[in-house]
Amino acid sequence: MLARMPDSAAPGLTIGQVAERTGLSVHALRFYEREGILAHPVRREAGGRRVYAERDVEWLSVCVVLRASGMPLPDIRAYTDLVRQGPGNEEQRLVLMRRHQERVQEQMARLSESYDLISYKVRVYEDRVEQAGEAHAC
Amino acid sequence: MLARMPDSAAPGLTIGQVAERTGLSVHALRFYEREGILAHPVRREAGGRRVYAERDVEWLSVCVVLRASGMPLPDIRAYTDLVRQGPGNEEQRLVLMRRHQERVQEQMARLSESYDLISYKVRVYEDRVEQAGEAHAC
DNA sequence: AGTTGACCTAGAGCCGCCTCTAGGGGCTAG
DNA sequence: CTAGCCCCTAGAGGCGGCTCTAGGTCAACT
Repeated sequence: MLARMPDSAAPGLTIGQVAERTGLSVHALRFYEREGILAHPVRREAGGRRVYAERDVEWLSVCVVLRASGMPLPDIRAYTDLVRQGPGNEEQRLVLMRRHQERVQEQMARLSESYDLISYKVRVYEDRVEQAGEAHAC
Repeated sequence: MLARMPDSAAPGLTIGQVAERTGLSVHALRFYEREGILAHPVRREAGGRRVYAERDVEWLSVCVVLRASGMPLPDIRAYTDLVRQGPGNEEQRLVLMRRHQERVQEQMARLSESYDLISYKVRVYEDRVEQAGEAHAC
């Protein structure tokens, strides 16, 4: 049991383990790889199975956060490309990240405006429901 | 010019005008109507053209906010149905709105966590870019 | 020897939400 | 009269982002 667990030094994770740790599905992981969303090529076991390293999990976790905040896959891919190219393009990475940061800010602003309206509606309905209850009581 | 403008009392808006005011496309407006996202049926001019009232614009503006905060169309439709049925189902509307309110809260929380990471990344790259600049200067 | 289970590839399919097309009507200005 | 514009319906198409299928490999338990 606990098969294919190279047991020390460089752990070497299966796609299933990575899925569990990142919250992405196995399918999504393969899909992301095809889309070029991996800073380093995945090693392969004899037999063709993917062998992930800890840093892949870290990278993918960053990607999950970027996705969760609405960064489109093409942008994540562009960022990944920059990272894969190594040091020297920090300005470009900065541009990408700043742009995303602004979008997230806007998103948060819009969301909180929406939240205000929704809260208002909730209050209105709470009042109405309460008054209906009192009417019954009389 | 300024054709088909019944000029007083009940304005009567064309689909194009509603599109402009709500920010929705003409296509989207027809689509929403088919989907039952209109509290009151739209009147039709002789010739079959839709004639919207001010309250439709108001309702659609609410829907735009709900959409912007991620409420799925089926939920908006359910809410619309409740509103169309008239008073008496405020508890149900409240349930719907509260559920959405919670989702929006979660969304905001996740977004602000993401924002922290993104801001961190931005800071890191700012530093690196700055240091690279200094290195050049030396 | 057979069964299980995690993995593989290539590609099709799906969901949500529009967006666009085809084909047509009708008003108004020039 | 015709050009331009906005409108109509029904239904196809597109996009983003996965998700699933078919058909197969391989290693491990029973």
